[in-house]
Amino acid sequence: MTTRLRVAPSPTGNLHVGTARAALYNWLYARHTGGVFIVRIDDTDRERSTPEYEANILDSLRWLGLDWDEGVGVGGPHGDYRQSSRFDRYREVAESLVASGVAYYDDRSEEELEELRQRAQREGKHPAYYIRRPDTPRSEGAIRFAVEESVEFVDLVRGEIRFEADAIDDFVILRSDGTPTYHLASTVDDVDYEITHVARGEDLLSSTPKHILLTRAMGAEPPVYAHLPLLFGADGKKLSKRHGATSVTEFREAGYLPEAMVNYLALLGWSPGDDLTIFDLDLAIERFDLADVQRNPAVFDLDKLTWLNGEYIRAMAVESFAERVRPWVEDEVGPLSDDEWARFEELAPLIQERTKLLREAAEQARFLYVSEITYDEASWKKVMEKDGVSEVLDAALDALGALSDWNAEAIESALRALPERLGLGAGKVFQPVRVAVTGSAVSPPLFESLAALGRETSIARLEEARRRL
RNA sequence: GGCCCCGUCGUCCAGCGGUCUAGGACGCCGGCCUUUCAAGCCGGUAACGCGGGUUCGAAUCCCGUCGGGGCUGCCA
Repeated sequence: MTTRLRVAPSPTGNLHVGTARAALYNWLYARHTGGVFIVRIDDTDRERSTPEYEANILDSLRWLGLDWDEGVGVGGPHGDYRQSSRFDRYREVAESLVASGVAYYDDRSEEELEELRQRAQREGKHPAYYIRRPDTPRSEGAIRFAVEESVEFVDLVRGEIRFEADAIDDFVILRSDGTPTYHLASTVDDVDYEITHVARGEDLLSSTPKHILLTRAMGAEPPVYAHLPLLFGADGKKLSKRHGATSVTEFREAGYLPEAMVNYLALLGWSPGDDLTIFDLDLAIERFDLADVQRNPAVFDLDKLTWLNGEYIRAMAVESFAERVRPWVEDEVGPLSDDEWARFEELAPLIQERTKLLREAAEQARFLYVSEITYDEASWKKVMEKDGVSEVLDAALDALGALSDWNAEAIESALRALPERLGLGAGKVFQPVRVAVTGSAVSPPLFESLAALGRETSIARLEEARRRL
């Protein structure tokens, strides 16, 4: 039997990294087992779902390198794979469950239900204890599923799990306005699409008995469930907006690479063994198994992701690095001509070495293109507001002005002669030149930077800095 | 409150009864390199929550306890 797995995001926000990891694990397992990976959109919440979010989700999945065999955008035997176009089907299932007696109409008010919940709680019982089939049958309202049996199942990552019937509420499957709830829509789809494995966040573990009961009521065999550990923020709580970036898009815009992202996500709850930290998707596909997923929650560690990103950046061929960084640079300083871009390419290997995020590379290259240099305040204060700086700049101006060739080697030998001549340490000479030319005490290597910048601009900046002292 | 899940360095992962004086990675600290910042190299710091069992032997199995988390909606 071929495996069929899916990811079913709700288009009520951009793709969350937690959902991205769940998608990755489903995808890895599908690819590992030679099965089918499906992307479905769970948009039963008509209020909060938007086409923009849906587009962002699909786009982010593609960016991460997760392709799908069936689903939204690529088609397949089940329509457009959006729940919003299957409401008739869900209603039909709900009504047939009422007809067969396993579900019932319930027109009780919110207040009545709340009272029943509180009563149960006062008595130390499960909140759903008293929310059961009313004595006199109703013929309108929401449709609830009548829970009458305990549920036991084997979770692929957690092992045997059991829920007593008393601890499962008679849950609503069809709202009084005729729209399906998540439980219904998701379960009907999993049955109709013949999903064999459901790997999802642990937050859905307590809903699983409902899904199993529903599946059986439809006369189908439940899929294998695998509940993945949640992703936490540094405070040990479920990862959310207040922890900073949580959407794939935010990481993308900050300059993270999809390869690094996916590598890091894979590591959050799983490991390929052999103490391997850096690996590609092919290796992950080869070794991945849902049964090997970690049970305890993982804290999302931005430092480690950033380090990994740096590893990927440094591992790239310098040409690919330059190519991928160009949009960031142009975003920072505007469109560049080929000649202007050549200046970046000259420095590219040196910038690549000290870049962890593509965005940082753009910042390092900024001095090459701005017409008016801005000085980093702290750098200026630390380096330029010292005695003897004007003499240093004068000497540098002299030495550089006399150069016939303008290249890194010539610049280096001209400037290297200065510390001794001025009786100063190397740092005392090179740092003022650096700040004058790049605007910051932190920059790519000095001689190469001057070479790439060009004679005219370099000299002009030294003069400008000299005037400002 | 009820139900469910989880518990190895600060963090992620390895460990599936003996080879564990617990291994790798990030971070952190120190050193080397060095015109800055990185990178690189070398070294260091640091964990089996606790208590009982089972066993010749437990990080690994069982029970309890404590701690953390999730769910508890006509959201998903």
